[in-house]
Amino acid sequence: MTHFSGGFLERDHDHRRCVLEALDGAAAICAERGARLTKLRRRVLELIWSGHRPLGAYDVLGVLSRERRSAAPPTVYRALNFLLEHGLIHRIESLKSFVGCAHPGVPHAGQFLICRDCGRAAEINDARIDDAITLGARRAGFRVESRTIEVEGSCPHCQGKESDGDDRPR
Amino acid sequence: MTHFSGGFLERDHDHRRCVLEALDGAAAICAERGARLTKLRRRVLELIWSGHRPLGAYDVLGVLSRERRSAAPPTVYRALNFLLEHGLIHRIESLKSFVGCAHPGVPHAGQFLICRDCGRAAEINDARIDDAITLGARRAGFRVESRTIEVEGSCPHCQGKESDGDDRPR
DNA sequence: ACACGTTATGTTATATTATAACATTATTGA
DNA sequence: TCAATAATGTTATAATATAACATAACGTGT
Repeated sequence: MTHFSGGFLERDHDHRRCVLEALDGAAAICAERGARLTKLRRRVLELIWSGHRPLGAYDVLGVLSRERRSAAPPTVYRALNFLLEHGLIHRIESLKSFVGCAHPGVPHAGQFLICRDCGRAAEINDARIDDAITLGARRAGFRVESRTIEVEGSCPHCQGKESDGDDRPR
Repeated sequence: MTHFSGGFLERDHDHRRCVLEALDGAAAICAERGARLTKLRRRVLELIWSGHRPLGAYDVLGVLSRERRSAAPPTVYRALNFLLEHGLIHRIESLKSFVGCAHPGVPHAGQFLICRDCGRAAEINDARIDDAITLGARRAGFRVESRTIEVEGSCPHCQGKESDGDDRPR
């Protein structure tokens, strides 16, 4: 379990800890399942966790290709697919990018708050949202199998700064 | 207003009526706003409405290019962007595709139920879902600007058929 | 340690989705 | 009708993602 429960962390939180916990957690989950968290997959997971900001596959590739000259798109997509299958990362559809899972090992639909100013994403897990969706779907006679919930707006840190000039890395 | 309120329509509903109402509604909205629903845009909207199934840009292009030899990707994307800007269609992120808006003219976030068996999508508009999200976001100090809600599962028509062999067009 | 089957990675090519940039045509409104 | 604006045509390319097959690494039973 990570040391936070949901929502946006402070800008100055100890991020190394996030990364280490994510990597250790992933290792534990993979060990338990007999899945192989290879160096490559571990490194990709680490890159995804380099910030709380969703990263595109080609962003990952950009970094990776400086480290191993064999890196190519399939290298990255295969690692990402492995991580997705094991619930270690989520894909943010609306950004075509990937972010570390805050609650790996526990089956769940990710619910994401994505800041338009700073690009950071927070995973929340609000049972009331799931319930409302399940009920809404049931009203239409629909049986839910998976959910995509991605909310854009502005995070607590970016509100009040009245976004002149943003915070995003380029 | 369309003649249905949300959810999956019967397979044998009068679909021409859906299309005609969508086109007429779009014309009315554009007229009101001084926006130009050109023949091309109207045709693209009609194609999107050809089913209650989200259609990819290149699906639209495939049909369009048999009708006008000048059709190219920008032709389609420009029309789609116009239709999106005016709230006449929605983009389904998880499918990279586009579907007619069931409630054009009324600002709203689309909430979609997407059937994995038959590929049809239904737009619902459940205030409880919006409320749950707004509340969940507020708990994290997040100000919501837009929502992406896409639920996959099986629609009433496909349940009970125990999907051996599916229903999708290829 | 060895051989074997399996899984992961390397490598090349290509598919799919989307936009940039500039030319031409159509429409609007003075 | 002229000029300004908006829409479409056209060519090229960017960005995201997968197919297909070759090689290497790993894990297991002996």
